[in-house]
Amino acid sequence: MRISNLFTRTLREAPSEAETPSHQLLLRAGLVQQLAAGIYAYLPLGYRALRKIEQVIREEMDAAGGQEVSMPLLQPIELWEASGRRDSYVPPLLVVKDRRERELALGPTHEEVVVELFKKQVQSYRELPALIYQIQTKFRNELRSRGGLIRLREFVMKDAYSFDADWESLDKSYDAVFASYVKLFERVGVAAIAVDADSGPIGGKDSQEFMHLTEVGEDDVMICDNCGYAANSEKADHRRQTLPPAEPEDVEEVATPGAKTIDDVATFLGISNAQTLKAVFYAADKEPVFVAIRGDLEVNETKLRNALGGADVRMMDDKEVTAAGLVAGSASPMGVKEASKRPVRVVADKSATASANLVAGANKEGFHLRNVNYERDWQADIVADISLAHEGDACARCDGGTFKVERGIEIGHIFKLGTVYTEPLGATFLDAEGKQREAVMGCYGIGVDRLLASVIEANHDENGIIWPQSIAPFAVHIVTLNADKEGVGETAERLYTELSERGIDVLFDDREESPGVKFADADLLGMPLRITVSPRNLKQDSVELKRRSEDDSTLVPLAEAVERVAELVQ
RNA sequence: CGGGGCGUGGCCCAGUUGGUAGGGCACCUGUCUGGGGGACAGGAGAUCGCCAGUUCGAGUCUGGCCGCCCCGACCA
Repeated sequence: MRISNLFTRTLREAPSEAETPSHQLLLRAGLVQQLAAGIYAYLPLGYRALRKIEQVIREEMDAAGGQEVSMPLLQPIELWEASGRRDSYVPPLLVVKDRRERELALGPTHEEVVVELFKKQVQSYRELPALIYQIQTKFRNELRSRGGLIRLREFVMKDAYSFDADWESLDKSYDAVFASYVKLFERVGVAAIAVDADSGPIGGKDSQEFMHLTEVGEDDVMICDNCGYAANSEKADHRRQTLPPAEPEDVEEVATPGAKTIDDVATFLGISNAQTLKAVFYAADKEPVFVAIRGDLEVNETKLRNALGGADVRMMDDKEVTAAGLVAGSASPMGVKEASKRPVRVVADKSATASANLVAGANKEGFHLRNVNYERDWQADIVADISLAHEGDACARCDGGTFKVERGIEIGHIFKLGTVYTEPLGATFLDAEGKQREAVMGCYGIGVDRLLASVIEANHDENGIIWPQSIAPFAVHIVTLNADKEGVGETAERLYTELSERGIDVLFDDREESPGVKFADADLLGMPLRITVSPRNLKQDSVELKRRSEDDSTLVPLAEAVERVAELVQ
């Protein structure tokens, strides 16, 4: 490709909307162009890189036994009704109507559709396991797009689905995809770690995310400094500070005038936050839920949602609390069911049930209760781990480790779904005993645009992108200086032709620009190997080779140039 | 959706107490230059996000709307 023909222009300054390095470089190098929030067009160079990443993904998925298919973007809404996700999917589905007013969802994911394929194509355990995948556009009605390609409303996803006869077999399929992910992220030049994750609206049992750690990421990852356990902060299993065991003492009411917050109460009574019981009111699918957690901890809404069986969870505002007959700031799990005007469920964090003699609200303004104890004084409908992990918390998976927090971009996410889709959608096979059984499913996603952004986050310097060889839009960038002098232009043309004929992707800067402009663009565009053809070099019958990733360049004799370049880029 | 910020040639920005829009980069033509965004000369390109309103007069003031970015709740 000749730069003089390239349908792209580079920018000296990044557009003001771009803040993260990858976003700025994507725009400055002319890889993409924004059309609307979270919606981008790929320009020639960006699209080449994207396709190369896809190719690496294909190779690794194929190596793991995957078979590529292509499923429709338009999905009959009935499928979503059948799986029960039509209204519960977050973010809400983008739905279009055809001319007969029939509703079709723009696919945000393909569990429903792939199960339909399975139902027709597979009938026997002999045909299992099966791993199929596709790479194609997804649509999500995201609440907010972000960071250039990091979160999009229309994006390219590699989504894979496995079907197995039983859970043991699923574990193997899952591990195979896991291993292929490790390899492919390495091949495209992105360091990734696997972390325990919540399965979210996809559902299922085990789930892990692949995170590329970078400060521009949007997830908090907890990493234990001792045992290496890593988890998304919404999932992280932390050890709570334990209070010294104590014999329950008698409940005693104390006046706490003006004390509204946990800090107020603890300070007023001269105790630590950990000796108090915090009450938080949530609406779960519009039903009131009283959440009890120890005062030094915070509620993790993801864990809470899971404890409540996937309900839509949000905090109640003061008006709603009052309307329900509850007292914000002095709420107590003792007698809350009686005090409330509506039936209220009580959810307790393990911290609240394991600690003795806590200070809780008295369900009336200005008063609290001392020595409140679980079981004796109050009971919960659900007891679970619903507390949020923080930096510095003790790791629950080992002794003595503490969490540090890193930001990460979620570039992949894998799930052991089990039968959460095959059951409602009736995807069964016949086992060796001739019995109908539901297939055990796994699903595996990679955000391809997001991976491209991560590649750039991980491989750039102040001058521009430094493409890994594996996915560079072009392997070689030829720069001519003084193309009209001493055979420079002719030599460069010849190199361009010969390298291209060898199947090497060559970007040829044949413009009449000054050396500074050409070198700056070569650095910005970031192809792995630069060849400089100039009168100075030709005087020595040589051309200059420079790797983008290194500072030094070398002169190689013209006669050997093609051969040397071919060696370097293979 | 809540909070914050910003919309002026393709990109980055300036525009005073309201008086009819300017610079840099990029672009076109020419000359020179030629190893890190070079110089000179001459050009083209804007209904100042949109719609109302105030005013003799609005980029500037008022109201409404739209768009984009950032933080948060969600996700590949």
